Amino acid sequence: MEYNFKEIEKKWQAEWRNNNIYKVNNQSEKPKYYVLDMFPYPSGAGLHVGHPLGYIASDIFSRYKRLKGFNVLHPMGFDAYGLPAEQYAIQTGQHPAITTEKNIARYCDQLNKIGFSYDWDREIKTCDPSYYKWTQWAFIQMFNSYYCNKTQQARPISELIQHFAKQGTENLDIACSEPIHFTAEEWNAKNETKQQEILMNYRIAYKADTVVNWCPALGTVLANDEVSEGLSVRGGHPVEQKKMSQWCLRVSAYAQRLLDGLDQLAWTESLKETQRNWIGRSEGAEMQFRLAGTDEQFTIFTTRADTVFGVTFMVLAPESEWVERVTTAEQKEAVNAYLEQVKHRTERERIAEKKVTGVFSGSYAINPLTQQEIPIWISDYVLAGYGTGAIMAVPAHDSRDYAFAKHFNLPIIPLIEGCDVSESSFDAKEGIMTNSGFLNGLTVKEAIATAKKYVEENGLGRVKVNYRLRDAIFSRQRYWGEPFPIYYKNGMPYTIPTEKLPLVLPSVDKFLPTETGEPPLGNAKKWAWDEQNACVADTNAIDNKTIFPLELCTMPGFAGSSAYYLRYMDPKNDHELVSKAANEYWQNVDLYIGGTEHATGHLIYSRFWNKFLFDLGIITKDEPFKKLINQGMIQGRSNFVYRIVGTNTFVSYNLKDQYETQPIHVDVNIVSNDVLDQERFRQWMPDFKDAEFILEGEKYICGWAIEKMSKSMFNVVNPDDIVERYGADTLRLYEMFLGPLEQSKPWDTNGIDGVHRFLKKLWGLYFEGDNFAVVEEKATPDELKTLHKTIKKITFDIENFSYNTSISAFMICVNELTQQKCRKREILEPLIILLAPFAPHITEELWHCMGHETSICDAVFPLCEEKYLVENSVKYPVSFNGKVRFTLELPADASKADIEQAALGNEQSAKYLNGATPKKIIVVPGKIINIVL
RNA sequence: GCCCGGAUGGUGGAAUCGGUAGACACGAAGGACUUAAAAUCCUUUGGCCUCACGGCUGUGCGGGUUCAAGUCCCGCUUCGGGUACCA
Repeated sequence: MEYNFKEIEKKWQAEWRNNNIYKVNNQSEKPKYYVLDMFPYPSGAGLHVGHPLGYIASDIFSRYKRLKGFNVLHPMGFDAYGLPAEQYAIQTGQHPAITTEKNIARYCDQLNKIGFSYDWDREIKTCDPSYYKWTQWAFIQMFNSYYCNKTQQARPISELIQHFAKQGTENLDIACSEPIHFTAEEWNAKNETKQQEILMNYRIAYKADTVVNWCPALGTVLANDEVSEGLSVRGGHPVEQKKMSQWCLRVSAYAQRLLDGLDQLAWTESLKETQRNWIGRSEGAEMQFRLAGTDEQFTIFTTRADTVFGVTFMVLAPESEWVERVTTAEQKEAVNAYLEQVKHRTERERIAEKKVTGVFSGSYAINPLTQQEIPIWISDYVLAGYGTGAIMAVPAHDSRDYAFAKHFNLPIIPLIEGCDVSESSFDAKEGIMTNSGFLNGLTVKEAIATAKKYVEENGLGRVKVNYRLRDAIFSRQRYWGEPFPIYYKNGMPYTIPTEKLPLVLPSVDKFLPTETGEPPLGNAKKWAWDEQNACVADTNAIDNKTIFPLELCTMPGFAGSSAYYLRYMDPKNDHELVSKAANEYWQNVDLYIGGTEHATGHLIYSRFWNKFLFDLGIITKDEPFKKLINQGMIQGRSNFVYRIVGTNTFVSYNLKDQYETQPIHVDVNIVSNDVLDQERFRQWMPDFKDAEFILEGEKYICGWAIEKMSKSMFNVVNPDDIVERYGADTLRLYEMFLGPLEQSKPWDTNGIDGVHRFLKKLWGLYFEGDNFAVVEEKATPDELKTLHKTIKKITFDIENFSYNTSISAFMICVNELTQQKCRKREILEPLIILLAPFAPHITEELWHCMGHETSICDAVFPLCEEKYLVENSVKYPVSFNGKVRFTLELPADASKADIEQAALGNEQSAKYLNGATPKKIIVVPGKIINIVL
C-alpha cells in the first residue's frame, strides 16, 4: 500500500471532528497549559503559506504538551472588526458583515485542512455581539475608574467623588490629563455637568480635545502605533495633526507598571527592548524659568540639568499655550505667519524636509542659575505632547539645538573641557564640566546628579520622570467596530447600564467613512438611547429629555483583541467576561506565538487592559502572556522568465546575457525547482500562447528574487495547493524545516520533495507492499540506541522550539531504522508518538494500524532512557597544539591516566613529539585530547 | 542618528557549555533497476595540491585572548528589523 495522504488526511480530519477529539474541559486532574496564537484578521485574500507558520509551531507544542500529560487549551478565533475588514468590504462594495462572514468561513476551511488541534467550540469572533458585550463592559469599567498613583492601581471613580466632596483635591496623587486644584466647597457648589467635566480629567476611559493623527483617506483618527513616518500603517495614506474631541484610554497611567512587568516575562530581549523604548522612561528635572520683566514662570523638562549654564535660548512648541503670552506686539505678525505655516505642514513634510524653521517671540526669559536674559523662540522641533512643550536650548550639547542656533546665529557655549563644537554639537554624556559655575570639574554624570539636587533644594524645579508612552486614542470615525456603550445628556457622556449590554451595531445603508470626520453611524435610523425603556430607539425621537443620542464613533481594532485570551477560557458565559473558576484554572497564557509587528500595539494594549482588569479583581494574573515567541515572516520567492525584446521567445536563465531580454514575473505555481512547465506557461496567459523557448539542457531555467508575497508578483503560494499536492503533514513538516522559527525566510518549495520523501520512507517502515509489517520482536541494542537518541533530541528540540533540527533528527532516525531493517513495534510505536505533534494524520493512521482504538493524541510521550545511549567505546581526536593529527578509539570507561598513556605511547604521537616532553596534556571527557608542545 | 539582530559550501541551514565546522535537506555529477520514463536505491559533492595515501586552507574583514575560536574580547564592512526632532 502506498502512502495515500489524501485519503488518510480526509479520513482523520472527519474522525477528529465527529468524536470531538480536541474538546477541552475547564476541569481536569491534569496540570493546565495554555497555548495561544495571535488570531487572524480574516482578510479577503485568504491564507497564504506564511500565515500558518506560527499556527503550526503552536499546534506542535500543544500536541506535545498534551502527550506529556497536560490539559491543553489551544483555541482559535477571528479578529473581525477594524480597518482591514472594512477596507476589503469597501473595495468589493459589499457589506462588511457579509464579507467578514465569508472570509471567516474560508479561513476555517483552510485551517482545518492543515489539521490543527483547535477546540472550535471555543471559537470567538470580535464582531459577535455576545463577544463585544464584554469589550463594551470593560470600557464602562474604565470609564468608571481612575488611577491612583500612590497605590499604583485603578480605583472606582465613586471613591474619588467622595474624596472631592470631603477634601477637594487635597492629598490626592492621581493620573490626570491636566493638573487642577479645588476645595470641597468648590466641588460641592458645582452642578452635575460641571462635575462630570472635572471627572473626565481622571477617568481611565475619557473624552478629551486632543491633537490626533487624522487620516483623511481612511476617514478616521489613528493611534500612534497605527502611524509610521507620517503615513498610516494600513494603506500608507498621509496623516495630519488635528485637534478633535476623542475617546482616549489612560494607558500612560500604567507606564511604570508596563515597564516593570517586562522583567518577569519570557519574551525575547529585543521585543522587551522595543517596548521599553516605546514606553520611553526618562529621568530628568522640570525647571522653572521666569519670563523677563514679569513674575510669571514657565516650566521646561530636561534630562541634562547639568547644562543649564550653556542655555542660550528657549524654545516653545507652536501649540504651546505660552506662545500667545510671550509674543510681543512687534513680533505678532511674524509669529502668526509662522504658526500658520506650521499648521499646513503635514507630519510627513516635517519629517521629510528636516528643515530648521522657527520665529523669535520678542520676549526673554531669565536663566535661573546665571540670571542672564535669554531669547524665547518658537519652533516645531519642540513637540507639544512631550514634557511641557517647552525646552531650554543648549546648542553646544544637543544636535537639534545646535542646528537651530547655527541657522539663526545664536550663541553656543561649550561646557565640557576640550570638546570641539565648531562643526557639530557634543552630545555624549562624558567629560569634565567647565564654564559651569559650581559644577566645574565634575564629570557629566556627577554634574547631572548634583544639578538635579541643586534645582530641587533651591526651589527652581523638581526631579521628574517622563514617559514617551501616550494615551491611546480610542475613537474611530468608522462603521465596522464595536459601538461605544455611551449616550449624551446635556452634552456629557453617560454609560449605558451594563445589564443592557450588548449595545448592538445597527445596520446602515451607507457605511463608507467621510473625509470630514462625520461617523457613518450617523446614517443609522435606529440609533438613540431611550433611558426609560432602555432600548435603542428611533433617531427622530431624540428629544434630549427621555431619548438621547448615542455615541457615533466606534472602537478601534485593538479593542476586541485586548482581552480575547480571557474569553477563550469561558467563551459562552453570558453574565461574566470570564468566570472566577475558569480564570483560576487557566490563569494566563503560557505560550503566545505571533508576529513582531504587534510589539508596540496589541502587546502594549493587552498588557494594559489586563492590568486594569487585574486591578478590578476579576482576574488572577497581572500579565497576560508569560512566554512569547515571534515567528519570522515568510517572504515570497518570485520567478522570472526572460523574453527577448520585441519577440515572443523566452531564453533560459543562464543564456539570457547573450540576448537583449526583459525579465517578466511568472507564476511560481507553474515553476518547479526553478524549471518552467512550458505547457502550462503557454496556457497561463493568452499573450504567451505561442511562446517559443531557448532551452539549456532541455530545460527552461527561471531566474528568481526574494520579494514580498503579493498577488502582483505572482509569488503567492496557497497552502491549499500544497496540501492538495503533498498533503497537510508534508506542509506542516516543510514549514518547520524551512529554517529557525523566529527567522524571516523566503518561501521556497525547492526542498519540499525531501520532506515528502521522508514521510514515504517512514510509511515504508510500517508497510511492506500492501502488508502491515510491524512485528513483535525484541529490539537490538543498536535499534534501541537509535530510538532513544531520537527521543532525547526531539524532546530537547521541541522544548526549545528548534523544530527544523527535530525534523532532521527524524530523518536520520528513519534512515538508520531502514538500514537496520527494523520493523519492531518496540521501536516503531514510540517513534510515531514522537512524530505525532508534527505530522498528526499519518501518525494517527499508523497508530490505528497498530491496533489502538483511541486517538494518538492521548498516547504518552516516550521518555529517553539514558542506559541505551551509553557507548562502549569513545573516539578521541588527538591534537598537537590544537591541530588534529589522529584519532584513538578507547573503552568508554577508560581512566584519565589510561587515556593520556594511549595518547602518548604510540607510534603516531612519537612522530609528532620527536623525543620532546609535552608541556601539558588536556583531556576533555569524551571529546578530545590536546597535547601542548 | 539611536537600539536590536544577522553574515557559515551552488542553495536552505546544523554545530545546545570555547573542543574533529559543514549535521539534515535541496541541487548537481556519476551509477543500478527499466524498452523508456516516472518512482526508488547506491556513490561523490567547501576550495586547493595529490593517481592514491595524505597534506594545506577554510565560518564577512582586521587584530586579540586561549593548548583550542563560527562561538569570547576590541576595531571595521555589510545586510535586515525596529524607532525617531522625546529635550
